[in-house]
Amino acid sequence: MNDSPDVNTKSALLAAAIQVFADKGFDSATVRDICGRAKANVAAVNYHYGSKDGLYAAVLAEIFPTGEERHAQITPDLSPEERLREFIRGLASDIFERGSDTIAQRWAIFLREMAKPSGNLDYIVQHHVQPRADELRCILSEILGPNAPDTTLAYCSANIWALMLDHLLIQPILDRLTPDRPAADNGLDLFVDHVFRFSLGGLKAMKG
Amino acid sequence: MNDSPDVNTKSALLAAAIQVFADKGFDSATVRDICGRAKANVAAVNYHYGSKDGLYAAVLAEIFPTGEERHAQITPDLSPEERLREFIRGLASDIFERGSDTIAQRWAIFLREMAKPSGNLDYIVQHHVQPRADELRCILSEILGPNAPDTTLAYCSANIWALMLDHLLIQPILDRLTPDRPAADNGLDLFVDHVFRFSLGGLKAMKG
DNA sequence: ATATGCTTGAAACATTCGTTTCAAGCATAT
DNA sequence: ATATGCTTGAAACGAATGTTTCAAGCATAT
Repeated sequence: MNDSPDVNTKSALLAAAIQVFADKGFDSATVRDICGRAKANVAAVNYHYGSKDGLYAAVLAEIFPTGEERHAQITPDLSPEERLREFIRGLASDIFERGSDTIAQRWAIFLREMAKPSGNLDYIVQHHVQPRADELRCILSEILGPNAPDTTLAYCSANIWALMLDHLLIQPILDRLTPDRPAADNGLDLFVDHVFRFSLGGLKAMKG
Repeated sequence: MNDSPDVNTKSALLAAAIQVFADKGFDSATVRDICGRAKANVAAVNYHYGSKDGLYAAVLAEIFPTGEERHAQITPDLSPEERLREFIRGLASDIFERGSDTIAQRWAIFLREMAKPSGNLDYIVQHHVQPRADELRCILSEILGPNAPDTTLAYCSANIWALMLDHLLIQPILDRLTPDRPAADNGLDLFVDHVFRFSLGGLKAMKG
């Protein structure tokens, strides 16, 4: 098994696929475009990944790795409010981090998958959303107290997700409504502070 | 000019296009599928609407009519809090109303357009989002008081939109996370109450 | 009744898609 | 050196796409 040429085209194919799928979406992405960027032959996709669907599955496996159980990051000795803040900060920096393109592309693909679910959404939810949702639910449960009904807990959990995700979703709308708004990725701390305060206010309103 | 057959196929084409575009998205929708549902010939699309893009533009013009200036519905003599509640209720019933399929399909197309903006997103935002956003901003300005910075106002406005829209966006995710959650369209009042309380709590937290 | 203009229908158009084929290339093992 | 197995490249495949063509149909106006 030769390493450099073989693995190179295969991984180049994967990297190009991440770009194109994030940019165009699955339907609009073409294998010829992907192979072109990877400087590979058109047949390479089917050879290395079986099909376009197989390549997409490989992309999802790459950007949503199975072992992504990072929800032990938050130190448990903090107050639930501070843990909520850490949760929000972690999610926000993950979404708006400009360091790696892969992260932005991950959320772009995630967004596309939400707007037009394919059979792979289950996989993404299971490995990418579920752990964080459980963690958030745990935090909210402590903040809201043991007497909070499940309905409230579910709604509030969805709400806080919404505050983060929508900022990703409605970005193109905000660009059209208020082009001069403060960029979320520049003043990330500002954004985190706001979401934290707003969320906490909302939660307390549900409590009392 | 004959009315019944001519206009019938043209409007049948439009109705079928709304269905297919909402269901499959623009790229995945095919003119043959649309014409099939409209019981029309394949050439009918290009004859009546010039092209597939022209048909899509006609669909947008149909479900996002220009004269949609409905933001005078809310009675101005209410308190800003009550107007916020009315705003949330109006938006919620608009999103989750089960009466007309067209409304649900409108939001489906809107969602697709947000996830993968085409050149028509400007049009939608201008005629569908802008008036409501202005109205919400006006309400929030009263609630937050005159001293609230524009940043806070913009953030809070986006937040409340988020609470509503995300419930539309993450529906397929919620189906996978908590399949037994209360359906928002059944207990719509419940949902409205929650969002209103949560929002008001968040707003007050931004004030103090 | 005849002619005109708009609409439809069947067929084919050219293009693009994902996929397949197969020979050539190349590294490694014998 | 020879053979084997994996990988690449060019070409073509069949299917599906949006679009066009053109003759036939049909209503209305003269």
